[in-house]
Amino acid sequence: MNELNTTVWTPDTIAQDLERAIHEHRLTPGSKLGEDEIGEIYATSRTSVRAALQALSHKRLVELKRNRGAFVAQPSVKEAREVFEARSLLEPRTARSAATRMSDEDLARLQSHIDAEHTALHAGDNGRALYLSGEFHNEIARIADQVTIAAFVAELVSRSSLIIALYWQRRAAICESTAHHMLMKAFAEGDGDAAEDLMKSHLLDLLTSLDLKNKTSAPGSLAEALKR
Amino acid sequence: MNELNTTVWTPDTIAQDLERAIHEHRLTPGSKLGEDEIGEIYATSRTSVRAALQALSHKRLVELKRNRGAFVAQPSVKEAREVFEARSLLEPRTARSAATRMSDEDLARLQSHIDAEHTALHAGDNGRALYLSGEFHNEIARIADQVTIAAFVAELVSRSSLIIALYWQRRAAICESTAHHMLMKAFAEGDGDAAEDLMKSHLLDLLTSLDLKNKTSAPGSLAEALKR
DNA sequence: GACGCCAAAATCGTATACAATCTTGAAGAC
DNA sequence: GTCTTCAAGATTGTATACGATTTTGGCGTC
Repeated sequence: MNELNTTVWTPDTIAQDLERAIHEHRLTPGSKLGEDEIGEIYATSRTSVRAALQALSHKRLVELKRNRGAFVAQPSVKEAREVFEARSLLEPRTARSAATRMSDEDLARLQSHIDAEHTALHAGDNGRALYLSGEFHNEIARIADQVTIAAFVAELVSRSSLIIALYWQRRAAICESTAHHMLMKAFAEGDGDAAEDLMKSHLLDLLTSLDLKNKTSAPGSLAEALKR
Repeated sequence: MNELNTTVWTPDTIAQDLERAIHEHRLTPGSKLGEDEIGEIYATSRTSVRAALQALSHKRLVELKRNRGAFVAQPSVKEAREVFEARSLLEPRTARSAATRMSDEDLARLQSHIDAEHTALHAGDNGRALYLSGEFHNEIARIADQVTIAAFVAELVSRSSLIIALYWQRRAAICESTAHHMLMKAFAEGDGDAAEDLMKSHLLDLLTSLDLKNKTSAPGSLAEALKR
């Protein structure tokens, strides 16, 4: 139940709302997503809820177990490595391309993402900061004008959020690292080489900052997570 | 209605069957996929059919137009370029990785794909040959043991099949080019450098062999396409 | 004859109903 | 006391029903 103005809940908007909740860690890996329960929350039928859950399962954010229901996905260690492997193939080259096509408006929009992330972080809203940090990456793929790659990156970013929920060790600083600022500098200068290198090492940093041994998690209440 | 042994049609198997039909060009871009019509063909309810169509739309093989129905996707020229751009980021590096991990069984399985493709081609079954040619690419990603990347590649390969249906100019030789054979040699020798280079140029060849100006297509009958 | 309008038919979107499967918990045997 | 069994409850899978939107075809007007 985001959005103050009463949203009309269709399968698509329900999926978006759930995805946001997962991305912001209001829904944690392993949480059961009962169809009746969600249907009641959004005041809609199981039909629409099922469509939304199916969409999320295709993005690997939700795992559907036959006859047992839907659960927020719990990426394995192997999957975690694979996600960052895929990102390291896609994002650096895309960042290079973005750097050479970047307009002033694009730069401004990226900067506003960083600012909003900074604000959220200081307001103690780690979930939202993490979401905005992901949007920074998505925006770059969009600026590169690669719709197809952008869709893949968006999926990988969302899955990364699950991975962070499970394996992150330093609780405090999310992507507040200077990486995004340094990328901004490269973008402002239209320096494709630098952008590619910075993105590459940024992703490597992210991966190495994970503790791929210990899992942490604790599923809470659904209604609680989706309430605003 | 593939599979001689009577398959039990669930949303998943229906989606697989439709995907195969699209991949083999029995269903051409733009074909209308009416829910009632498909439901009748598979002797199931619209509920299951809708789930299958949704799955395919998430893979961009089917386009869902609200209140108007499902159609086999018709990738634009821009989308065609994007698909091969994405493939060129993912597959060469994956081929390199596969080359270094390749076992004898893997090699044999790849060879059997090539053989089957050759057979299909000489039997005049271009659709099946194209499908098997795609499976060659998918198999490489699987051998690299990259499930996540393999899923992306599989999607891109399927979409490539649509692109080929729309923009291919030389009707005869599909992927019968020597590219796959040369890749096999690199794999057999465990030569990662060669595998990466060969894959890169193979994908470039594919892209440049497209005629990204003229579209060709002609939707036929549904029941015809799915009959076997 | 061409265009526009309106009603009927067809098709999709959503809700509900029923069937199949799984989970839960209590009763009984050892 | 622990384990097994089985039945009741809960949850998902599929089918059907109904409402909303679009398409189609005919009629009338210009």
